[in-house]
Amino acid sequence: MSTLFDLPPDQGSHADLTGDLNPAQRAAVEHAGVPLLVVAGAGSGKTRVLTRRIAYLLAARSAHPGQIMAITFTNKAAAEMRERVGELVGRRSGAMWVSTFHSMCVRVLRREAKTLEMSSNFSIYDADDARRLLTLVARDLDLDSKRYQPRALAAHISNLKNELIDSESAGSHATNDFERRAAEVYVEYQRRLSQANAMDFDDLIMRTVELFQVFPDVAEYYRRRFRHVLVDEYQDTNHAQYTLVRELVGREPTESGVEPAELCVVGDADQSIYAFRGATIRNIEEFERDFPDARTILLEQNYRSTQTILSAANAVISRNPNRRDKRLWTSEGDGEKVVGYVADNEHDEAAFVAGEIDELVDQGVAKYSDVAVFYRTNNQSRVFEEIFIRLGLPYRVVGGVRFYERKEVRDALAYLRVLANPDDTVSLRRILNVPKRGIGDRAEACVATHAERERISFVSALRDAVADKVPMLNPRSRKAITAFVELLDGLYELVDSGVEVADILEAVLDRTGYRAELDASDDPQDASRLENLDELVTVAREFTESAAEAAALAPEPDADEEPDGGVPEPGSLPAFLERVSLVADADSIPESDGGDADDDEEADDAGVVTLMTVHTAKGLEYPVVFGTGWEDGVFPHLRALGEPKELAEERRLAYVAITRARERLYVSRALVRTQWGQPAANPASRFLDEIPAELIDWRREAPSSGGGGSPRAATTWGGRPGTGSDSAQSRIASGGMRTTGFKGAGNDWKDTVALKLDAGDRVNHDKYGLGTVVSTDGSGPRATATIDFGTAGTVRLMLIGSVPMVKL
DNA sequence: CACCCCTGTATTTTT
DNA sequence: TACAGGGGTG
Repeated sequence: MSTLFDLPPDQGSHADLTGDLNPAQRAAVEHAGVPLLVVAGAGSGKTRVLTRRIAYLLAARSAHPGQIMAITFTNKAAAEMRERVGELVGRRSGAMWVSTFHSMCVRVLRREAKTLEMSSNFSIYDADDARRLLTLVARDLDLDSKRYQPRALAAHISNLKNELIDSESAGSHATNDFERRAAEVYVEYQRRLSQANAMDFDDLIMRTVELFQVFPDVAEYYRRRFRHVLVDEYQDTNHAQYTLVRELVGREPTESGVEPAELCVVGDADQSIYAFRGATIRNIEEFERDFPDARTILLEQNYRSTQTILSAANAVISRNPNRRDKRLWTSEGDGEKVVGYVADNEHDEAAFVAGEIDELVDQGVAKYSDVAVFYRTNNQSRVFEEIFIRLGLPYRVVGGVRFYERKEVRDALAYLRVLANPDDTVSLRRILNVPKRGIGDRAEACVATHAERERISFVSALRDAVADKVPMLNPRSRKAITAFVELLDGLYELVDSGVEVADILEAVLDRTGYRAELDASDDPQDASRLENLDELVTVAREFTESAAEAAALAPEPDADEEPDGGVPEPGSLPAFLERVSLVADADSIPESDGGDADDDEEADDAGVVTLMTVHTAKGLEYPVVFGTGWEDGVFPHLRALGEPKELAEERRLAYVAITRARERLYVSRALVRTQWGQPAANPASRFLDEIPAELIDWRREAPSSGGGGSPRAATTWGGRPGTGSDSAQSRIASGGMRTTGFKGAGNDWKDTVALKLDAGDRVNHDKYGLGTVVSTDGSGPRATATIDFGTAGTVRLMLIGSVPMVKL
């Protein structure tokens, strides 16, 4: 396939790049010069504009790929952009920097580590590591762990860093007792980070800003190099990221005459849903003030949804105060009405959703992969999982406890991090006694005190312990520590011998006894932990392989591309660690668009239904969307009800939820919902009332208020006469699910058969107990078994993912 | 030092 | 309901 870039650059128009765009899109692609803000409503072709713009810069404006920096928030977005630009311009896209804010900063910081007088192999601490370190610090400062919870301290310090307030000046910004003590914690926290040769996520941004501000020549180097800076999801930038962009681009020519780079930011204030993480909508709202000569282009034409869906979205979002008006429209027609449903409780709601999906698939209206179910908080996924399992609907939950946040995965990675950076004290202390090897709190404290007193690193203190130079340490602990140090030394030798990452990992799991311990356990959760570790080994294996492949077919390094000093060797242990620290596993979201080439297997019921929070859904789209739990106190969340600002953010969240839908949108709520064990009656979400009544077709409404009071117990499937068997099935399902306790329904369904069963097999299920397999059906991801659990009933279960059941 | 039981607590979470 | 962290005991 020939790429558009092969077109002769100066033959008049570049119609291939702009011909199929609407006028606003084309203007955004062709704009040159002053800073550009593209206000891109949901589904308005934002990624298209960005990628075309990059291709256009190369083709029509003779930019060099090496001059382009495109910044996103997620690796997934970065990968997608790189791929789509690659389709347009070919291999030359390799010379561009297309990355997330964080990995871009890591790349810069590793290159410039010397300037900042630090080592380029620094560890990257995520939220969990940061909290661990804060726990240690707070304990050392004798702070009351109730009043000064690591969580709260972490949040506060993170906010300070997002505002570019460093530890020295934090004290003067403190307005109350908590903040004053937190400022002290901050100082010590930074000291310990630097001692551990580590940075947290916020440091990556802040230190890069600092680098640019303190060393103008460094800033100038990057400005000279990157003449075009593009930022995606600009509404989600925080103050530090905004400043970073500004420093990168520059406001006026440098002394040696480097002009500011050309800036293009794309975003949608209405989709700003990360204020709680420090994102400030101000950045997009005030863009024209920050860059006075800026131009703004609005993209309002939507290519995703029906007009009905857009009208619902417009109606809801327009209730937000102080908002720049923007109305999405489509030329594609009204489509179906929004379907509403008022359920008696969350089980009924889930039954409705499941029944509806079943029917849509039966009728050939949609396939499973066309459908997404959204909820406000992760714990709401459970009722859906329960009923989907019972009905045999294939599904997958995205989010929740993510792969790299699982304890066993983090333990394993902590070993690798210690191997890559022995000063990484947080990781070292994490694994010190994992698996249990007789080094308890007492011994750890002795070593820590010794390290502190002698001003040496924790590893050195451990070695002192081996040499019996640590006071107060009992011989038993000393012996345990000696064994541990020897274990580490063995692993260091392995690393030095240049063995590949996966093999190091295997050695860690074997030599520490970690795997053996899990193997020996009969806890079913430990079995899934083992699987996760195997998965991690596979990830490492593939990492090395793909690095080798990339090296094999790498193009000649660009002439004006300097080698990246300090950047880890591809495929190496540090490179692997960098990858896993800066990657979330959002890539696991299944493709939903039926238009793609490799989709022609079973047409009707292919794929799986996707379940996720609304936050996770941002940026995705599905033909059929179920928005669930639309109740005041749930969505909008209870904690937002009294706060206008938070309520506005919840409304944006509702807007995001609605605009994910292409053809069909369902909204539902439950009259009563069990939260934290207690049933609570919640009123309808105010957002439901904000959708114009004529757009909604209510399948079932609330019992007329006034008398009555208590909600009816029986579910009446209003408006759907003649589908009695369907509702009966659903009623059984919801009725039988009252007692919960289903555990281990993992979040990462792998489409593998976890259990091979045949009729007659005996099984033990976590919830239903002992049973006999009556029959089996289907294969692969859709394998199910009908099992007689005696008094617990006969149930059809899916066999994919982590089935909470063992074969006897 | 390890284990067990108790209690308190409970959004969303791109990196 | 579920989990993590604290405190007590073996």
